[in-house]
Amino acid sequence: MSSSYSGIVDGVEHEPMSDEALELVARRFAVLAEPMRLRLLQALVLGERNVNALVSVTRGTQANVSRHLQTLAREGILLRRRDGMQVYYSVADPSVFEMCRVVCGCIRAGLKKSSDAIGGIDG
Amino acid sequence: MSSSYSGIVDGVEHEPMSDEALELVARRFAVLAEPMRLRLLQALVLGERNVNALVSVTRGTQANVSRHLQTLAREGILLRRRDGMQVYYSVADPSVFEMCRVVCGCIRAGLKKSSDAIGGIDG
DNA sequence: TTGATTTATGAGCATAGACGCATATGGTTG
DNA sequence: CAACCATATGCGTCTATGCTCATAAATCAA
Repeated sequence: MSSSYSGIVDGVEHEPMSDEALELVARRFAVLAEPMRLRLLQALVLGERNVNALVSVTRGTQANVSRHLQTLAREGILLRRRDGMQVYYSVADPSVFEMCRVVCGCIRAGLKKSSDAIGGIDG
Repeated sequence: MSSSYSGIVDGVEHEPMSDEALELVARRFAVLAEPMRLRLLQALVLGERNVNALVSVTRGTQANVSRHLQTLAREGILLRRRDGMQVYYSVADPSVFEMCRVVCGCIRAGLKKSSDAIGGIDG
């Protein structure tokens, strides 16, 4: 059982994670802690999209969308591919979806009263 | 395959999540996006602890630790139990550890160069 | 080259939140 | 009651960051 768990779970059973490791983990969580970035990830589930397409889908300004895409790419969550004038972004690490899945389940389990707000997730 | 996925993954295949849902998810990520709160969760893996014990373990000030515990409890991640003068906190939702596990794997997979910093996670 | 199109970025503003200090609140003991 | 201990919180400060506006940079077309 102990070998099937890793990260904080296993880490604390043996020794606490280093400060640098904790900051890396916190940083990764922080990247996903923005609705606009989650919206962008949503739009990229089906495949790569260029910036303009993402601007349209997310109803954001071009500047803001571009910045968030930079952030996601810098943190290794998105890949950037240039094709002519367009720049296409795609999800580099599908595990972000795994994380969203866990969070959604977590929220629905814990907050029955908010089930309406997230009912559209898989209902 | 589509029914085995939920949340953003499935949500975007059918229809995008609502703004309120996205904010809930982002909020949940934000709670985990603080090193001190991760440290507290680390300390709570083995079971409930009172505030003073958590202050000692995390090397933080009493005020700051108390505040972070409030945040974690308010967001439904921790439970609060009063016993005389002490207040004991415990993890209400073990899925936070699942999330940390995913993130740690995600980081190690994507950042070989930083493997030293998080090598202590399960190594 | 000039102009059009797509994306990136610098500057400034506004807000959120993390922290420390001091103090309040809740609970126990004498 | 007073004294004391454990925890919570009001307040001020500081930093981080999200957003907009304007503009720069990159690319293609004519």
